[in-house]
Amino acid sequence: MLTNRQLQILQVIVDDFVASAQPVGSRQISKKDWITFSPATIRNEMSDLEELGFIEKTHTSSGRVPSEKGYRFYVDHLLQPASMSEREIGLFQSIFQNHLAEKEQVIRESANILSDLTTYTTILLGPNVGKHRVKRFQIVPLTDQTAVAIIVTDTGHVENRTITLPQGFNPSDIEKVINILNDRLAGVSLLELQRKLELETFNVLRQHIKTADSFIQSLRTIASFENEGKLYFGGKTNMFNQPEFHDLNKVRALMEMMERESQVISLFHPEDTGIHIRIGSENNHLAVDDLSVITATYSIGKDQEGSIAIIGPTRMDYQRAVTLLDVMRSGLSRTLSKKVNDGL
Amino acid sequence: MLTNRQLQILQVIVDDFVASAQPVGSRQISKKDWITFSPATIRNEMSDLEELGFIEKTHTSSGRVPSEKGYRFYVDHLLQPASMSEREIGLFQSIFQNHLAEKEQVIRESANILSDLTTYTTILLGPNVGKHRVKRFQIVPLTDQTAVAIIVTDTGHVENRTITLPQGFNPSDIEKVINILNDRLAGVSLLELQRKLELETFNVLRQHIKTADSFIQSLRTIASFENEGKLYFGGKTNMFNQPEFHDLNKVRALMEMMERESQVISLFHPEDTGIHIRIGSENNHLAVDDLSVITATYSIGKDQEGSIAIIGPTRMDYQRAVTLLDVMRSGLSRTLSKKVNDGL
DNA sequence: TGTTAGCACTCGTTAATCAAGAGTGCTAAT
DNA sequence: ATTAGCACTCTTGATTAACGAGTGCTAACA
Repeated sequence: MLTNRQLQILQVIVDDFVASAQPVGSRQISKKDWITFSPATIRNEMSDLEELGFIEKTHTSSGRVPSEKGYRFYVDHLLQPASMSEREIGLFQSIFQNHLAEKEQVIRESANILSDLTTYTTILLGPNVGKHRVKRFQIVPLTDQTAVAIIVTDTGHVENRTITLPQGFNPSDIEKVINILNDRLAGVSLLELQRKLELETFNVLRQHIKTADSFIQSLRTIASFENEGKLYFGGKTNMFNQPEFHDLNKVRALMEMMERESQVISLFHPEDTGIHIRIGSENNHLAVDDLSVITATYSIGKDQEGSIAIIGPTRMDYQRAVTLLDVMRSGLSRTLSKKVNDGL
Repeated sequence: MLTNRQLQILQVIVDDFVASAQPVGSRQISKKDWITFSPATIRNEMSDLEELGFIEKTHTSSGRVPSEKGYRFYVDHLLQPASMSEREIGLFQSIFQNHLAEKEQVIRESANILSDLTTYTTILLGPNVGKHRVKRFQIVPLTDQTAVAIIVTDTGHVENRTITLPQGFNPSDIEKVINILNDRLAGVSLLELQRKLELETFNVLRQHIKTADSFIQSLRTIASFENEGKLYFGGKTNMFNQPEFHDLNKVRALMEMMERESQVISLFHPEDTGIHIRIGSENNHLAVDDLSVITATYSIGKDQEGSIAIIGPTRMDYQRAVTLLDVMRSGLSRTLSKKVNDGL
């Protein structure tokens, strides 16, 4: 167990290093006026802290820098909630007060504000559409051979796909198909849709429509949409401000990672609904090896869920980031849920 | 007017500098076996070319580098079409041969392949939806107070928006509205839609529906969608490979520019349908001050149009880029138009 | 026994110096 | 008109030296 004095020193090291990005030396620590012991004592303690793995030197005679273990300890034991400034509260309100009509707009704006306030990069994962339920099928013919198939969900989400119609498919056939689909599939979640189509609905279609088979293939395509929610980025270029990203290769690795949707999604951990901090290699992801990712989930209504992530250097202001993320999370949940209840 | 010898020298300077990113010296030029005169002669000619503004020195005793004027002259007078390798042709075919069903997928894939082949960044601007014509209106009620309004165009494009319904709006009202809208607006282009609604349709609605006014406001929102086509990027991080982008600030400026949709769109020049090259400051855009942008338009069917841009350093392989862009442009036009004619 | 002052030592950073190499411009010879 | 020769310029990379920040250790101190 760490002594009280060691805790104090570790805290100063993390705080100072977070603020300055410079290794922290014993003299610098001793200057804090609530630190009552001398640099020499601090050096001894730091030596111990280093042995315990909480801090490291960048070279033999440098000041100390928190290790991953040090950050981990810090966020687990030393982190206290921060307060927000007037200005910050105002900015949050600006998105959570009514006037933004569209849900998507609120989410987009949230990502921007959160990245502005933290100076880190933020990613919002929109609600997964898998749980949405089919409200209505619609097929709108375009030409003799083509039509647009549309699925509207109970949440107001719309999926659409252009499909080809079989030779000789006439309006009454379309009518029939629409009726069958709406009869059979209303209320089915998008996740179940594919299975339900294959196991039940296609058979019914075959019974009623001569040319069902070639049509079924088209329908398959519309049931196979992206399952994951949409990604919204804020402050993609914020990382350029961080001194640790003055290295071209790091910037590059990060940018490339952000271009790959699947990799970005793997940063989220939706199993866990609380606020979750992954430090450096805890992310199991080379490109974010010296980055920390803080995630949280927000909810819309009772069964839609999305996630928020703040990505910053491991030398990140965890206190501030966690506070802002938490406010954003609850604000978003409240605002978007309200929109749903108001029926928007 | 430039002498033949000067033309030869300018060509070598551009070609060599494009290939190596190093200033080109007189000795290096004289080594080309089709160059028959000595380094000293070349030095004299270079001195003249410099005076004329086609090339510049990076410092007093360095080799020469093409100036913007030099590049301009090069692309205007010295550029010849290049041939493509087997591999390149194959890659193009892989996207233009059938199997990619969705137009959007073809476009997305095109951006990627073009950026892979050029090693530059490419941007595809999807067709502007303004010319699409309304095929069908649809309103799907979600709750008592909300519904999804959907517009399907003759091209299969779908716009949708969640709207609020007035108190006491019943299914027969919705039916009536749908009929009125479809009667009045079928065939109207999306560009005209807003005006048409305001000037004619709203009045008709008011005559038939008691609570039309509060409903009209909702309809306004759906008619006000993005007018510009969607942007698809390829190889956003390719610029990291270019030696001129080893400078953090340049990378940063470029990345930030690409995050701003309006700035990206301003790089296109859709007035002109040919292939268009803007070199460095010709772009009138600080962030791309030492970049060149090559644009072209492709067409889908008879009145949809989109644009393609290749963005690279001014020291860019114009010959190759122009060739690839041209092939891509015609291939895309052909492929997407075919999809339209096939009714897809 | 825990704390602290003092000091030698290490290492990174910066600036200064130097040599090598590439390229030019000019002059004089062809 | 062309070219060989040469002095001069400027960049690049390596080497060196001075400086400063910080440590670890020892010995003195409370």
